[in-house]
Amino acid sequence: MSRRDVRDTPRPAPTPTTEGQRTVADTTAPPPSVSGGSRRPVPPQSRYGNRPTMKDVAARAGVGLKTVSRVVNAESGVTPDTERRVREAIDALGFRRNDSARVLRKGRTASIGLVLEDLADPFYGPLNRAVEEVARAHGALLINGSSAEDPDREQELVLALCARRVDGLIVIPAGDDHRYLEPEMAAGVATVFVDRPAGRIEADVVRSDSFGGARAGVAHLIAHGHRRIGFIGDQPRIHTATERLRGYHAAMADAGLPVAEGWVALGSTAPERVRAAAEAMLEGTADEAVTAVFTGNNRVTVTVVRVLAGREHPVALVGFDDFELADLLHPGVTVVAQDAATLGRTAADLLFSRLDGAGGAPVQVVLETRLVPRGSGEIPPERGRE
Amino acid sequence: MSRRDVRDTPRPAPTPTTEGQRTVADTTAPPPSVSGGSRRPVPPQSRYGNRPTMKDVAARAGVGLKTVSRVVNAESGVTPDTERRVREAIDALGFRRNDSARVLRKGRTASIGLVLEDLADPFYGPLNRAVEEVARAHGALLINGSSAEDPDREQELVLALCARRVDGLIVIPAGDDHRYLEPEMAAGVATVFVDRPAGRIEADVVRSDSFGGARAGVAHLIAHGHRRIGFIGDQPRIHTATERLRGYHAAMADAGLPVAEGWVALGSTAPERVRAAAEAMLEGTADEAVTAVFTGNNRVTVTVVRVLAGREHPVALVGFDDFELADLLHPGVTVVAQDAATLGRTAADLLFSRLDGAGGAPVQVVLETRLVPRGSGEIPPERGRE
DNA sequence: GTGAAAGCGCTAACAT
DNA sequence: ATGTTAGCGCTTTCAC
Repeated sequence: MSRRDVRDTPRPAPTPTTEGQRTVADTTAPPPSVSGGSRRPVPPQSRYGNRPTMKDVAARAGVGLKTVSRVVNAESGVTPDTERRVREAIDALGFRRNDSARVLRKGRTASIGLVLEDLADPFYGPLNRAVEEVARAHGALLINGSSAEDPDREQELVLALCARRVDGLIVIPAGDDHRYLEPEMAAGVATVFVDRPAGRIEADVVRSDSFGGARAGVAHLIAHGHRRIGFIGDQPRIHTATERLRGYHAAMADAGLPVAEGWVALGSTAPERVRAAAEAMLEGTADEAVTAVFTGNNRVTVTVVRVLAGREHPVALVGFDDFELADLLHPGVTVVAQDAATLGRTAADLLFSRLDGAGGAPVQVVLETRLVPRGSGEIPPERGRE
Repeated sequence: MSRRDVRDTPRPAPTPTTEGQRTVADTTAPPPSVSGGSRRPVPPQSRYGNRPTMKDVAARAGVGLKTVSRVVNAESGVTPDTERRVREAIDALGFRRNDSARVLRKGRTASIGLVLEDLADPFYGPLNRAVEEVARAHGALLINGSSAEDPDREQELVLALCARRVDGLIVIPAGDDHRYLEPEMAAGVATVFVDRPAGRIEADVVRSDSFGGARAGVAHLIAHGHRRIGFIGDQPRIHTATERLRGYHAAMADAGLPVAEGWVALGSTAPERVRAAAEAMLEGTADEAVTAVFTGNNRVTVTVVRVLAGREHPVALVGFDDFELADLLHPGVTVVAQDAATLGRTAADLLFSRLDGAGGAPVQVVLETRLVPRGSGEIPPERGRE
């Protein structure tokens, strides 16, 4: 009954409901007979579930190993007739080239690694996708991982990718010290950092203009009459968080506005923390409470939207990062949009240009942001509380 | 000036704005001296940017190759003292084990492939993440790719993953014929299909109860007084689309309600098509126009929300799939929620149980959906148009 | 046009 | 406790 094993642990399915359990005719179709024409008495049960190798194909086709290699790699110098015989053997045996061996020999893996913060974060979806498109265009596979914003985990992942000898690496850094990458980069692993600069090493970076974007967003609120504006952002060890805070301060200073102590909250983007921070700066005496909030990223923005939805008095809001459906909320959420797909595409293009031999000093590409007014950022301060 | 190459193509950065171009002190730090104590006159410029190998480490530490291997793999049987010397050599040389070679030898790559439809689709984010978590727990890396809902591209990707000898495969099928996977599966590539069953082969499947979920969602609309309900879903070759349509028909039949011709629209989820379909079924004479819509997935739902937002008369809506901020819209969007993270986790658990040797016939796990009322699904039909 | 031999960097199996 | 040998499946080199 059972396929490869005799252990009578039935364990048909993990925890959840098991429906049909459709008792199958029989999956035990005999493996695509590696036996065939190969005269060897069956090798000592090789790994890979004993798949046929080029040697097997060669034996079956009655040609040399190298000829098979030529056919598989579409190299020239093979008679149509020989090629046909080889192809027949390949099909009959169900041969598929083992790229692991190829990689070992060639030294390039045709794969790149992408380390981001959270695969589930919608902000990274388009970035991930854009990187994949470029990789695909270059015939490379994409190995993916999340750092969960944990520097140790980032390092662990990056080094695992290096051990796999990925050709290149795109990293959204969680940590602020990337010297551990120096030997790898010196050994030829092209590396491009995205969204935030690398820490303590010189490396290519592609990022958005966090400072300028935040400054423009806060200026937008000021232009709409606000004088007391709060800032809620991510943890200060994250570069973009402090850059955006700098932008906030610059805009306030530009307008000659003071910044009260309770108006700035940097920290975890956990909903509870953000909620508490927002509520704190919205309360207080009339000349202490903010009339507008600038949020440092999409997760924070969404939480603040929820907080504001529960309040009587309208509060203006501009958020860094765009997000789906921002336009359908009431009011629509005004944002400083950055283009995640372009971020990813640019980084990947840069990476492959390095892999193709482009030299030169590390480069920093900064993408402009775009202010998208949708309503929430154009709410004036409440009468009597300006 | 330039690092590895003399080609004077400056090509510092791709298209976008290049800010700082911070002219770097000098990245040309001499590579971490692969030279060192190794007496060999420098090997013939090996690949991998001539990284040190175990052999180099062994030479430097004055021990045998196998001893280095033992240290690197934390095997027993090495004197603390020898170990120290080996570790010193490793650090000095910046050695990192080449997993490509390891893989070739061991036969297992400790990596799995995940093929989904679109890395950028927020629905797959949590699924992707859940799979990654499980992979990580098993010490495996995740190779990712999008099929773009194109069967050929799916096959191309899957076979590329097989050539890399991933240990296992999680596939959200785009095509409806997976016989091309038979030789791979017979050769030992564990494969679990998610979201939709495999076509024309027997294989493990983890999916949500599309039929039951849709039936419950439509019944919910009927319970709120609707008799003319539209269905807008994905292309009929996608299994979930037809299953959900089946659920729609079942609910209507359960209530003894007829289904008019213009009420069902299956096809691309491109916004224009969905918009047109929605508008068509909302127009028409009073006893032809629908008073409620059931949407077959999150992309369709979002588009229909946009359509409805522009209309005077309220129309009830229930959508398959939950999405972020559905609760913050006006009205909140009632959905049939499926748990993407559990889908991914279950599939990955199943995959690794297969890899750990769990035999038995292919299994089908079906996860229950959950109706989440939020307002849009509880709108009664307009007076006089029931 | 074709093939034999060497070897990529590692681990398994067997010495010592 | 440590080292030596063979070979994973492929590509490279060079000979025929």
